[in-house]
Amino acid sequence: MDVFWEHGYEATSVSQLCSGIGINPPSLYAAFGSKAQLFLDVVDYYERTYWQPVWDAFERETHVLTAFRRFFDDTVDVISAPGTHLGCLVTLSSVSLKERDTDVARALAAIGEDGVRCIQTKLEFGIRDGQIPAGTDTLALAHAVTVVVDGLAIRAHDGVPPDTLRRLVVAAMQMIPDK
Amino acid sequence: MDVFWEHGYEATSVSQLCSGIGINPPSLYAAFGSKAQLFLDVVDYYERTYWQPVWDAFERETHVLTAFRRFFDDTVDVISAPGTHLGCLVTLSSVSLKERDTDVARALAAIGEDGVRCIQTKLEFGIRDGQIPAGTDTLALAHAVTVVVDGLAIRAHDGVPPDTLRRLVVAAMQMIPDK
DNA sequence: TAACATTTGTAGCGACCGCTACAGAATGTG
DNA sequence: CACATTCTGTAGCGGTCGCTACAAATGTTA
Repeated sequence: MDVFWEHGYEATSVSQLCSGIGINPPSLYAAFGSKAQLFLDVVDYYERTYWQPVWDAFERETHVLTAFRRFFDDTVDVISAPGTHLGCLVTLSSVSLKERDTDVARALAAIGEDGVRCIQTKLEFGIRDGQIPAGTDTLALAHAVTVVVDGLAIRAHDGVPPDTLRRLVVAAMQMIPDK
Repeated sequence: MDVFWEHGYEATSVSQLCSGIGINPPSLYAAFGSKAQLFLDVVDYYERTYWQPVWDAFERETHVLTAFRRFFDDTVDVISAPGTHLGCLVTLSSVSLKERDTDVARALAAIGEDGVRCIQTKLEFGIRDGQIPAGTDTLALAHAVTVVVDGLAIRAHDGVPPDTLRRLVVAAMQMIPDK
């Protein structure tokens, strides 16, 4: 996971994975089947470990503005956590996939679409609950939020310090309308 | 330019470039020196042709909110223009450069920093001119704007239709505070 | 200790990468 | 027409990619 996390899927070579694990290519292929399958396993573990708690908290919080504020803050925590690599494994791997027609590409795209759907659901709840103005373009706003999250991950990977990212979050929060 | 624009710098091979131009590798190297140098020439032409007018209009417009609105709209125009490839050549190439210590990486990073600086300058003018609230975190907001621009380019390359991008722009405009 | 099953390391497959030596074709000049 | 110069195409350099055949090493039983 560390190796994939640092370089992204395609930029990671099997040799790097092997020296990271401390085994040789035949052992890797006996254990995981292929580079792609190992990556899918890694992504599954990564999502469950790092992002599932963030999404759970986001869905649980009924005050919509608070939910988004915590979601952005949690995002910065995940992509800038000390002791882990900077950025998001999924975003880094998906932003420039050469081959769009693979299991890996489809899995990463599905994760992105899940995010949009989850955010849009929260916004529509906010409208029904009177927290968000009716007539808000929930799909466009959901896309805008995921765009900011992707951008945060990319900037974190590029070395922008967490402090700047948190100030960026304050600006991004202005996108969420309230009543 | 078309080939680089479609696949990004690293994902474009010299063979693709050669069949795109209709020449063979030796001719390409005689004419342009290297794949990297050809790309730098291409980026220079691309920036001057497609983005310089956008930045010029942004700097010229003295009404700050209008400047940003037009800037976002122009951005969608450039990255979704029919007859060209989707997305931004620079963003697509820079988001996941493996080797950070090359002429190409430095050139692309410089373009990004120029964008942040230009946007921040406009925001600070807005503060001095009374259009933007004093105390606005201009650096963070400038970063946020470029993050949205990068995100727009990535989404456009992924096939998100211009209509959705324009609605996303409306949401993103809420980040810019006015008095 | 002897025989087996499993795991491991070596070495290399074919394909592609960025790039180039070199010879033949095309071109401009007298 | 002969010639010098430029350009072009073939073919291949060393290197890396994802992946694997195969044999040596290892661990597990009797």
